[in-house]
Amino acid sequence: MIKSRSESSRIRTRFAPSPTGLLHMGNARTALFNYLFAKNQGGDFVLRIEDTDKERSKPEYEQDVLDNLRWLGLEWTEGVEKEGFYGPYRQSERTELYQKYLTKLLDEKKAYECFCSEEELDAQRQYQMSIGEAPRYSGKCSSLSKEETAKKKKAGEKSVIRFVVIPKEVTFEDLIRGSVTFNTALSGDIVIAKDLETPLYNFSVVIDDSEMHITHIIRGEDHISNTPKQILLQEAMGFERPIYAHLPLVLGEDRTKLSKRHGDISVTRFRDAGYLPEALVNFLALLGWNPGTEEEIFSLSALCKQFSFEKTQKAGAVFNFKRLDWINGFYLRQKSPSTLAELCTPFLEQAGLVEKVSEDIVVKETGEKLSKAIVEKIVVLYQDRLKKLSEIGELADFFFKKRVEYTAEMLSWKETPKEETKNALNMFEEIISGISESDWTKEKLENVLMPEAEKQKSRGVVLWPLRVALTGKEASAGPFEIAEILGKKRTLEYLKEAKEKLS
RNA sequence: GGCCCUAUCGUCUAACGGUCAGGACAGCGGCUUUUCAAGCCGUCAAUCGGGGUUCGAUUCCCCGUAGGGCCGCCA
Repeated sequence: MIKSRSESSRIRTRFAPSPTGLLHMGNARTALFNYLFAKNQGGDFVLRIEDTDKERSKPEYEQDVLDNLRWLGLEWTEGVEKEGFYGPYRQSERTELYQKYLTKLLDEKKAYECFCSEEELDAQRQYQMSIGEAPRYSGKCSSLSKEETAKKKKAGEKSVIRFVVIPKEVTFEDLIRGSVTFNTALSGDIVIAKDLETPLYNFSVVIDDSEMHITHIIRGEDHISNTPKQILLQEAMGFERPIYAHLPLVLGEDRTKLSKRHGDISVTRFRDAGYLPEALVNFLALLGWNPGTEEEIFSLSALCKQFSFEKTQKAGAVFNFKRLDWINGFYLRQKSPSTLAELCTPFLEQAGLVEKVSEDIVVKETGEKLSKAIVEKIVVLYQDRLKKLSEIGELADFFFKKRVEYTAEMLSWKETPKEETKNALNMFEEIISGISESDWTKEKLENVLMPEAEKQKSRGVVLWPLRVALTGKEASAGPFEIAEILGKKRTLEYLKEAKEKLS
């Protein structure tokens, strides 16, 4: 399961989320950078679920992390082996290990049991802050004798386990920030476990990073002040110190740490809105890293080849939705018709326009079965206009509806009088009627209709009402290609309907 | 309040002592065009302030200032 130290001189990174919410963009970026660095170095990328908080950890959140990591293409390369593949490591399954070290620290008097109440500690913190001191634990229970401790426990007094923080200067080298120094005297003895079965973050993380032979700890900048505490813990247990890299934070528009209050920023939400994994990866990579060239488009494998911490930013980066849209649109435009059709289908279903009946795509309103070719033609029409897949429904709904809704006013191009619009429609109807079903192509339609349109003051006089008649919209793809897909019968029906609206 | 981190166009960023401070997104304008896009072209827009060091600072140092992060029996 876990490789021994001798065979693991290679680079190992880890992503260690707590399953207390949906995987969000900030965490996804941390996972990505861990993955990129590991791959770049030919190393391993370990996934560890930090579910020591029994109340807040939920299996569905863990599932969300796993699903989205896979969806993004960030497959972890190691974990608990299960039926041929790797599940993630879970801290909840490693309690014995933590207990072993906890007992050891207690025995060596590097940790002690503390009976102070939360209220008591709260009041102390408040007071210290009010007089401008760093809030820290007084060390009150550190001097308790063995007998006193035993007595209190016997009396049923609640206790936690504190680690004796040695006051000193701790300096570590950060791959992104260089040398960082903290004075641990400013922090009191920290709580490392609620009890022998319930370790807390700062403690379990140190054990696991050592046990799993993690060589590089790549995490958000919000962990920078946890680092000296973890280093002290490493020293107390005789562990090797890993190399640190603290990533700049992903920020919201207001330049504060990206969180729920900036809206739903879960990966799942972006996935549901029709963003492509390659777009998200590309976008996230450029949030804090740059290639040093003017290239903007990177596949995951290209990122793996080029990634380095030298090109990593120190300052936080605002999550820019418009830029994400642009990148997503770019990737959408690269898709083949059949891939695009496959990608769009779930979104057409979601919009209530079609249904999948076994392998067939069926129009919900009419029950008509759609050929693969037709679906492809439809989505290709909107390929250039799509920023995200979820937009396809609204853009192309008229293909799947019996009747499109619009007002008579919409039919007229600019200031064109009603009569003129009606005449134009009449003229088109007449010409179109003469085209045979077998000739019904956008080229044919354009060839016969365009010359007539040219005779008008402006082509818009006829082309505009044609579009509105067919789509019910003021903005759409070209009317000839739409008419081709709609077919002769429906096209004529829609024209007739438009004329009725005008009279 | 204490500690730590950070600072180039609105946003993401390039320039590792010498550039007209470059690119991209967004914005704006144009071309194309029946519309909306896409595409192409153009345009607006930045080195937080003050001291040093240096022939020369966006770049190195110091001091301010501003922003952020952390100060949990969460992670």
